[in-house]
Amino acid sequence: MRPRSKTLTEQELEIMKIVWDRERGTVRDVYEALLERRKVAYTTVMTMMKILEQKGFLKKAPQGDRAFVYRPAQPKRQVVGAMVKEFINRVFNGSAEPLLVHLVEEHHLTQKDLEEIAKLRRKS
Amino acid sequence: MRPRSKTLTEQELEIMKIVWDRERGTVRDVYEALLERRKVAYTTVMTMMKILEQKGFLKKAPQGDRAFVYRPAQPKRQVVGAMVKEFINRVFNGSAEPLLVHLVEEHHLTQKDLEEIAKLRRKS
DNA sequence: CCATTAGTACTAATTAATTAGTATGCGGCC
DNA sequence: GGCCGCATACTAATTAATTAGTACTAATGG
Repeated sequence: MRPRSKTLTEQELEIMKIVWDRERGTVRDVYEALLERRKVAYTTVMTMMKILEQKGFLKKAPQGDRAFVYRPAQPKRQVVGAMVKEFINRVFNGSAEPLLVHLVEEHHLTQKDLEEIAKLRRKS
Repeated sequence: MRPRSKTLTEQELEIMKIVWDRERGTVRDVYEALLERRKVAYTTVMTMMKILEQKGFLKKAPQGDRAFVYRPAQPKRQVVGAMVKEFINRVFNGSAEPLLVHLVEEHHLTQKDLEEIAKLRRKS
């Protein structure tokens, strides 16, 4: 069978966000957090977390006697960075500047935002 | 049946890029442009362009006696803008600033890039 | 102990996306 | 006029993503 994509799908990202925020989480933790927003079955969450483990986004470790705890296998910054890069490749053929233009024109970044970013840039 | 998503998928975006660039195109035009990059069947392109029409991204008009010409139904800027917005919603919960930070930190935007953008912003 | 609870593993159904095959029709040329 | 090329319409196969059910197991509270 063709392998699953190695990137995060929409639903998978939702789960990853929850685990990143909490730094760790059992299936139940994630299930309950997800439930606050939409109806979903416990086993669905389990299946997805198993896939996330196979994809290398989560690591699992036994917790106590029965359950597993999952932790992020990669920091959020790194994964999100890769997603940004992939998006720029797909939509803008790899160049980041047109994206910036869109941000400025349509998402109402203020002058101040830009100055702050510029400051941030100077420091690094 | 559940309706198809109204957003552009990866393959659909490839086709839209070709049509936007050329401003118009028959199935054959797009088929030949796509072939330069990968193997694909003529009927595959036709199916996808029909779906793009159903989704409202392409308009078709009879050309001569037999074929159709497709034209973009929405300008590229608008569609890409919506994709950027959707990406920001999905990945950054709707706030554009963290994306900017990623751009600065990982995609090596220079100080000068930022200043130019700031200028652009001042003008508008 | 044993029923309940909570966990996993395994299986599977559904859907959208992706890709392409087949049937068919029409226009034009020899 | 009949055949070839090219176009569409219709059908369909495959795959990944998404969602969840079922069977089974282990802890635990009474």
